[in-house]
Amino acid sequence: MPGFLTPMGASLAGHPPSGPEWVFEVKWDGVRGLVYIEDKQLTIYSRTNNRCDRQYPELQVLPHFIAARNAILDGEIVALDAHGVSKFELIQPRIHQQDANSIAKMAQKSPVHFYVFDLVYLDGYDLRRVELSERKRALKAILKPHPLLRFSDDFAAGAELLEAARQAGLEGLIAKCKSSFYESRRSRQWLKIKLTHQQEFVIAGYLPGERDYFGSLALGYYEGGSLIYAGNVGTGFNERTLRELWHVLEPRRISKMPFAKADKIPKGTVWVKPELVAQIKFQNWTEDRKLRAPVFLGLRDDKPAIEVEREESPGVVPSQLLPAGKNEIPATIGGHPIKFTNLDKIYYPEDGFTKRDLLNYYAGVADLLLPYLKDRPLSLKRYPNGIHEPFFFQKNTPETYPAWLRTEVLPSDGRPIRYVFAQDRASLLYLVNLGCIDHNPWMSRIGSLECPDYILIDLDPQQCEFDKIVEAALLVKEKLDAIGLTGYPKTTGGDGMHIFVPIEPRYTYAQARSFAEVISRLLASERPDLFTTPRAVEKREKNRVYFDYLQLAESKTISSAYSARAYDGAPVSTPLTWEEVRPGLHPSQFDIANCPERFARAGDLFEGVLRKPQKLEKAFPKLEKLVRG
DNA sequence: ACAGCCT
DNA sequence: AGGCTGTCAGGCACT
DNA sequence: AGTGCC
Repeated sequence: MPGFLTPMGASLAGHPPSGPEWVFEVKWDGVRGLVYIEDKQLTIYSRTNNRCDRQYPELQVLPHFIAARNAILDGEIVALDAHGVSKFELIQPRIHQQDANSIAKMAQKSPVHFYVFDLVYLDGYDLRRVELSERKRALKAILKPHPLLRFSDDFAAGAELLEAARQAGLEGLIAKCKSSFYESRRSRQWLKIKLTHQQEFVIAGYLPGERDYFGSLALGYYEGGSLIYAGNVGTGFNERTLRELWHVLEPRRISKMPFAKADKIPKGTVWVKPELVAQIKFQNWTEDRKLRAPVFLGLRDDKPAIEVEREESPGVVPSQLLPAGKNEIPATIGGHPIKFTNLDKIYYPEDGFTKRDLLNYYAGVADLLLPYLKDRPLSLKRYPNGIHEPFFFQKNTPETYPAWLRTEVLPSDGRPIRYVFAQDRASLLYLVNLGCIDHNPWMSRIGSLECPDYILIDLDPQQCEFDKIVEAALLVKEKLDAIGLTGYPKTTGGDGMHIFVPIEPRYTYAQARSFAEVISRLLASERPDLFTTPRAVEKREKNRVYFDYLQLAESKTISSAYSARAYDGAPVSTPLTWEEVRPGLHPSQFDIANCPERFARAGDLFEGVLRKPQKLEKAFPKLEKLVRG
């Protein structure tokens, strides 16, 4: 029986997929649970492998209603409201409850249910490489009736189930590919389609009501410096939160309305200084840009009010530059005419993403990506027929390309090369339309082409798990910390990770490279079990991390941050916080479908790469000292 | 996407 | 005229 | 000089 197991995850999708290979389930709003049964003994692990069966003693009966000696079941632990709808708010107080008395009382008064949807292991058989439809069949066969144990039914009609879920006030759907294997990662074989959304809003006032304290809160968000009214939230409070909110609202009373316009705001609203931020769950936005069915979840003190804006979640509120329908769309971007062609061509056959999807991705992230391409010569890597068909490199720009593209002629070993640049949105989208899936800029900019503006630390796995890359990256961070430098980590979108150490463009490529080389040799000598350095692939030891410092040279390139990659799953090279660099991180968690939402939330985590160049004069002696021991 | 060569 | 084909990088460590 | 790798 496999030991620790990471549960399979679903990727976000905007609408249910169609086709006979998909089945649909209700998305239960509770906590994920992997139920292990060994000789009638039950243990439950959470998504992050924390044991949590102590929280739910009422589930101890489950082994008696599952006809198996040894099994691992996957499902969701839920608390149901009066209508039988699972509500996260109802189970939340139980998740971290430590007090045995409270646990027992809640187990008695409002028992949780286990909605089981998958069977990973059964009596000697590892079912992870068995297709989903077979696993479900086996699961159904071993379940015996019990009120707390429920099979999560599957349905064939996605659109209909989604509508029914909407009517019932459910959170959303999960779509699963019938033939999918059970993988311990987020996959596009499983998709989640959400009906409810969450974001922060500024509290700008309250409306007195029948009950004590207040009836509802007036919510807003900033747009271009103005506070825009988003509707009122009147539910989600209890006696305590009403009272506590009242005490923080009262001292903030003001007489002047903080909203820019008075449109459709209820009369009698009492204004408060727009300083408090509330987390709100809601079903969707109405046509006139108000919240439908908002629910108050809590106050947030980690976000300044002025930063609260309306979040457009891609796929859910599709803001599509190139809508579906026509295979070819003439457009004007930034005053330049571009004919977008072959939009329905499949670029990612395993995932169904088309050239249109890729263009829409880049249109959405252009503002984030462009600073990392600006003023840098590009090596075009063109995939005219998608990721599984041949690609070719192109450095020289044909004379026939539009004159508004910036180009520069640079000397080269052979004849001079006229490099192209992506200086703006139009240039970027023009290049994507040529079949450039990833974008590969130089590490130096016009004006100082011989001096890189960051040291690239490139960690590549030699047939090892991503957790080793994570371990290696954290060791790199340790060394950087020790010599007083800041590094910025990102996934490559492939198997490895990049760490960028921004520097002033005063050091030659050779100097920057030797800096990376010294770090690599230092780490390799300290952890020969983790790193391998030989250039020749066949000499690199397996199950190691290859620290590649050779890619740091003039005219060499790597895929930029925010670049999509030409691999199955349509992954994106994604900047990370160091807190995210920990076991369980996997590059497949970030793809062209879910990244725009992440970027809207996380902002530009690579900002410091351009904004905070560092000097090496002090760091180099420190590094030499470390090497000498 | 385009040029140049082929039929 | 129309269709097919070739082209669209390059440096460097290592052998 | 040839080749594999990025």
